[in-house]
This record gives sequence, C-alpha cells and structure tokens, in this order.
Amino acid sequence: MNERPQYLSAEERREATVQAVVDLAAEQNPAEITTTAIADRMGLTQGALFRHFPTKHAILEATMTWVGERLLERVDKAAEGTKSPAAALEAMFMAHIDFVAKHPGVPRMLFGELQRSSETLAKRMVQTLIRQYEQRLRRVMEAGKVQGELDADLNVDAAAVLFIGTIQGLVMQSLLAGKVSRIRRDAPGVFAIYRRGIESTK
Amino acid sequence: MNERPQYLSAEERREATVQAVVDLAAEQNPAEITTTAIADRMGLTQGALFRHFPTKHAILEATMTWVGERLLERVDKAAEGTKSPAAALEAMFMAHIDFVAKHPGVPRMLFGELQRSSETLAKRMVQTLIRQYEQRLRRVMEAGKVQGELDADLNVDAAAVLFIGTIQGLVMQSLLAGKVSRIRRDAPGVFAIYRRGIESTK
DNA sequence: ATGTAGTAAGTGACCTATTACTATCCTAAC
DNA sequence: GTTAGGATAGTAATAGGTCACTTACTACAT
Repeated sequence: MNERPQYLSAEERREATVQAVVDLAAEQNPAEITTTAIADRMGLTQGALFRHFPTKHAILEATMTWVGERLLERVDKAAEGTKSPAAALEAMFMAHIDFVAKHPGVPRMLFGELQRSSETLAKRMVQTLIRQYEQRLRRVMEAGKVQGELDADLNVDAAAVLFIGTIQGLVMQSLLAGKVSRIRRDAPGVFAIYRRGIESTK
Repeated sequence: MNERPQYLSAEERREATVQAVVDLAAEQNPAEITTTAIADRMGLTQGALFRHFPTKHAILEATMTWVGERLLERVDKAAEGTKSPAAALEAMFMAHIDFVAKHPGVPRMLFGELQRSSETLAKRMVQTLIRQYEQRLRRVMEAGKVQGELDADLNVDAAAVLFIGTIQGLVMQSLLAGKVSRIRRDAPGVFAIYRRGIESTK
C-alpha cells in the first residue's frame, strides 16, 4: 500500500484527467461537469488541474481528441475483419454501440458540444470527427452498391445521416429509461430495420 | 405610436416568456439561456420574470408544456387526414419535421432536459411526452401490420425508436452544418430509407 | 539543489432570486 | 366623465452562491 501522495507526470495527469471527464459524463449532465468535480474524481484540488491545462476548454479539447481517436480506431478495426460491405456496416454499427455502451457520456458530450453557440475548437473537432465518420460510411456503402448487396438507388448521404441517427435514437432511449443497458438490448432490432431500408431486394 | 411602456397581463407575459425561450433556444445553446437573456428578449428587466414565475425552472416547465401540446396536436392533426397507416406515418414525420424546422431549439431543449442528472419536473414532462409520442407511433404501426402495408414481422418498439432517431439524426446534421434548412432538405431522403425498412415487400 | 506537482486561499465574473420602491391599470363612487 | 385608491406589472439594486482561473506557498522527485 502506498499511503503517501504520489506525484504523477504531466502526461499521466493529462490522460487521467480525460478519463475522469469521460467517466463523469456517463454519470451526469456533461454540461454540468465542473473543474471541481473533475479534480475531486482524481483526488486532487481544483487548482491543480490548471498545472496541466491552461483552461477548462483545453480539457474538453483533449477529451475530444481521445474520443475521436478511440472511436474511429475501433470502428475501423471492426470493419477490417469483414467479408462484405453489408457485414462491414453491421460490424461498424456494433462496434460503435459497444463503445457507447462502455462510455455512455461520449455521445452526450458530442451532442452538447455541437450545440455551443460560439465556434469553439472542441466544437470544430466534433464536426471533423463526424464528417470523417460519415466519409467512411459512404465509402463502404458505395462499395455495397457496386457489389449489389445494397440498393442500387440508395441515397448514400441520407443513409449515412440515418446510420448516426439510429445510434442517437438509441442513446435517447437509454436516457428515457435511465438505463444504459437498453442500448445493447435494443440495438439489434433497430439495426435490422435500418439494414432492411438500405439493402437490395433479393 | 405608443411610446409609453405597456403593461401586459400575467397570462400574456407567461405566454410571451415561453415564446422568448423557444426563440432563444433556436439561436444558442439551450443550456446557456439565462434569465437575463430571456428578459432582454422581452424588453424587461431580469427581476420582472419572477413576478410571473417562482423560479427559472418553472419557466422551463411552462415551455415544456407548450412544446408538448403543440407538437402532439400537430402530429395528431397530420395523421387524421390520411387514408392508410403508412400515409399517416409519413404525414406525422413531415409534420414533426415542419415543427422542428420552425422551432429548431425545441429538440435540443428536449435532449438537454433528458440529460439532467437530477429528476426535475421538466425532465419528467419530456419523458412523458416522448412516451405518448411513441405510443401513437406504435398504434399506427400495428394498424399498418394488420392491413399489410407494413412488414408483418416488424419490431414495432424498435421502429418507434428509429422513427425518433431519424429526426434526431437530422437535427444533428443541421447542427453540424449550422443551417436549419438542411432538416427540410434531407428529410425526404432519410424517411424514404426508413419507410423501406418497415414496409412489407410487395 | 532545482524544477515540477500539488495545496489553500483567494478574485472577479456571472447567475438566480429577493427586496424596496415606482408606474400603470382597473374599478367603484361621486 | 372624473378621480381616488387598491391591485398588479415593472424597475433598480443587491444579496448570496457558484464557477473558472490566479497566486503565493509547500512537498516531492531526481
């Protein structure tokens, strides 16, 4: 047991801070996360955070970077091991659902950041993230159209919007029920309808 | 011209206050709407609001009541003049999109209220609203299954979740682009995919 | 011994709500 | 009609709380 206070390096603290934010966002309204709450969670005093980040906003930016990297990495990896575009889409969906179920605060933070009136850096990062995500979706869908798995007349832009909306709907449902477990439970049924909407009639 | 200040009745002020909140939510982050901002919009001083509402939260509650009544009324009316369940669903969707395009702050307020950690009355009202909405959707969909327009094996609960998610996705897209007009523009394409996902294969 | 991680105690900005006072409206009596 | 006067809508100022961020100092590591 190490009862004495243990000083961490700057990079370790930055990493731990981001983790604290992601965890807190799962438990409470992301908009209401204060620097005091973050510091408490880490066992530090509030002022200590400003040794590693110049502003609270910089903490949010670091968190967005973390989220973006992790989410895209997981979704990409899920798509890699698949044999067809339709299978890739389903794998991406399930990987995304898995990520959201593990970090329920993340989609809420993203949505909250998008609502900001001022053009903050964090908001810009979220916009970039979602655009990159949509680009991946469109690429897979185009491949699916060529291959014949997906409807030849499919509106790929609309399908990408709906893909993300599908997840957003599940997140909303989990907020309604107050249970994160609903996301995993309801995901297959919702995706089945989505797939039916984009696949070719065999 | 009436240059002199004109006093309004209590009920008129309550109505005007709700309108101010709905309008402000369209322009800025609903979470950042202050009583000063509401009062400024109405041409009053901040303290005057507390003549008509005991707390800021009471203002939000009144706004939620307004939103719930208006939205359900419009959706119900749209469904009335239709000849089939599938047509009713499309009319409900378009009425909802029309409402959201006219009041872009509304879905953002609802989602933000759902995120509250504390169990506020306003949060409860949003939960009730969405449940009532889903109930209407399920009823129409069940009728569609009986009639044969919708897939006999359709998971009605999942379809209701996706219906709302579809709108949520469009709202997110409008936030990404910073243009409310995208909602109306993209709605038909997105709904086409949704309908394809739930209708019976002819 | 020196640089860095952390603390404790502020500071000023902003926000909700209250209070003491003023302006306007409405009604009833003349 | 005019007007006294109570009821109500509104103002200005401020109290009290919370929040992000700063500063002066201390503990720790190498």
